[in-house]
Amino acid sequence: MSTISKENYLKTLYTKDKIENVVVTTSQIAESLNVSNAATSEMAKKLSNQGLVNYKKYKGIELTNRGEKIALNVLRRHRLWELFLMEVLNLTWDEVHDEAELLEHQTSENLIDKIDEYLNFPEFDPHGSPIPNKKGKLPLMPKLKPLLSGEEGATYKVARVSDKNSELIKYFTKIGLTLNKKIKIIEKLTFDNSIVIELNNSSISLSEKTAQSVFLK
Amino acid sequence: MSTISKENYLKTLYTKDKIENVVVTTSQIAESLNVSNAATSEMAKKLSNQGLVNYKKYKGIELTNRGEKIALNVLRRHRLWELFLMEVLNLTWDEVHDEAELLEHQTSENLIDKIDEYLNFPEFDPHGSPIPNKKGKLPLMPKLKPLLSGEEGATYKVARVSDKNSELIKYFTKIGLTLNKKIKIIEKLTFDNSIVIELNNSSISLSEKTAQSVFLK
DNA sequence: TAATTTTGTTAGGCATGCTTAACTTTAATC
DNA sequence: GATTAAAGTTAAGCATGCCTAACAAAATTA
Ligand SMILES: [Mn+2]
Ligand SMILES: [Mn+2]
Ligand SMILES: [Mn+2]
Ligand SMILES: [Mn+2]
Repeated sequence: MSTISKENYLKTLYTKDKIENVVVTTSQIAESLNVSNAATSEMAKKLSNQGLVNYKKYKGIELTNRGEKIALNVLRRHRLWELFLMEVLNLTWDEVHDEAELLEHQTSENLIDKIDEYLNFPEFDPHGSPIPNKKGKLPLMPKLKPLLSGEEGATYKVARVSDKNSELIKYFTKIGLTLNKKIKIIEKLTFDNSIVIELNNSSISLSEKTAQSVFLK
Repeated sequence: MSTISKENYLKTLYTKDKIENVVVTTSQIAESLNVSNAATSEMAKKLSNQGLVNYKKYKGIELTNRGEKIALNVLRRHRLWELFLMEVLNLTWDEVHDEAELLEHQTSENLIDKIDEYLNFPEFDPHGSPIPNKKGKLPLMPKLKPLLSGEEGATYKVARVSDKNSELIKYFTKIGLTLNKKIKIIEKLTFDNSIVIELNNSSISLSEKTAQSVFLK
């Protein structure tokens, strides 16, 4: 059986495993989900017994095809909800993630398909993340450039921001850093890896931590 | 803490306690929720410790003011979701209850207020049940007549149907028995308490069990 | 009123998902 | 390569919410 907890583990695993392309350790998952390493080790065993992950003690976890399918399905529900809540119900950019984090586990296939249809089968959520379609396929998307690896003097468009921290999203909204906004990289400071960008004709400095959440095209 | 399970108990308690005006026993709740009597007795103790119900062993349970407030809030979320899913997302009359049964527990005050606003602060859900407003107040509503207590020869309007059984709702849809539909009571059969009604110019017989789910004005 | 049936409660157990503390394996450092 | 530090796992225990079986109270019937 897939439970709320299992869905959250699988989804987290997917974003590490398939997006960041790293071998995922139990403690990385633990940190993402704010649970103990012990909880994650236990869950790794359970998911492994159900054939949803491959897990070798001390050697990391990776999704099986079956596990990936579930993860993509949870992501689909999450991202469609986010977009729906913003577009239809006027929730704000920083509010939708936390709501979707719950709704994603209580949404039937029938319901999510209706939402998908209502939104006319969108390909990206409000933070720029791709939405898997009904079959679990992701839209084609150009490889994005992390803000921190952008070049001084160059101009880019904001293509995706991490949605994990609502305070951060609120801050982005406040300074006008939203999706598709043009930004120019003024200066990269090597001593603290912070970065100065031009945005709406004014310059603003972002810490390394903050800048990590922004991706460009 | 209010959990999903507790919300379901309180909501069930409310509909028995305040709607049917009976002293509610643990086994009635157990039956409604499809759990054992034992589970309900335990839960009664927990809810009592939290001041959400008054519970005397062997003497039944009733909601306190605090418990009633929570129950009304769950009902509000449930009924607004039902209406929203029908009106906006084109789910059918028989689908919305089961979806709402889950969504009602994962919906922030902020989100439900947006839904309320989107629907323009409706007073009744798709099955004719009243929707508590943000303050927990129910709309004024005329006292409804159970179909089984209607008079032979008289004509009524369907004002509410129970939404608990989706198969039943599907059947109602099929025979054209929907909200606000006019029906005439042709005959009440005393040997099995079934009832024959006229609906869309044809007559149809409803068993006692089925007729219990229909209320008139 | 006493016996019996029905209703409701308690006891003991189990599954899930978490915790902290103790332990083991792996990686880093000398 | 041995020692130490870091990362990861296991053990023991707790909370929630459910179950069945045994028991107790209340209602029914004789
Ligand atoms: Mn999100
Ligand atoms: Mn979630
Ligand atoms: Mn309902
Ligand atoms: Mn529910």
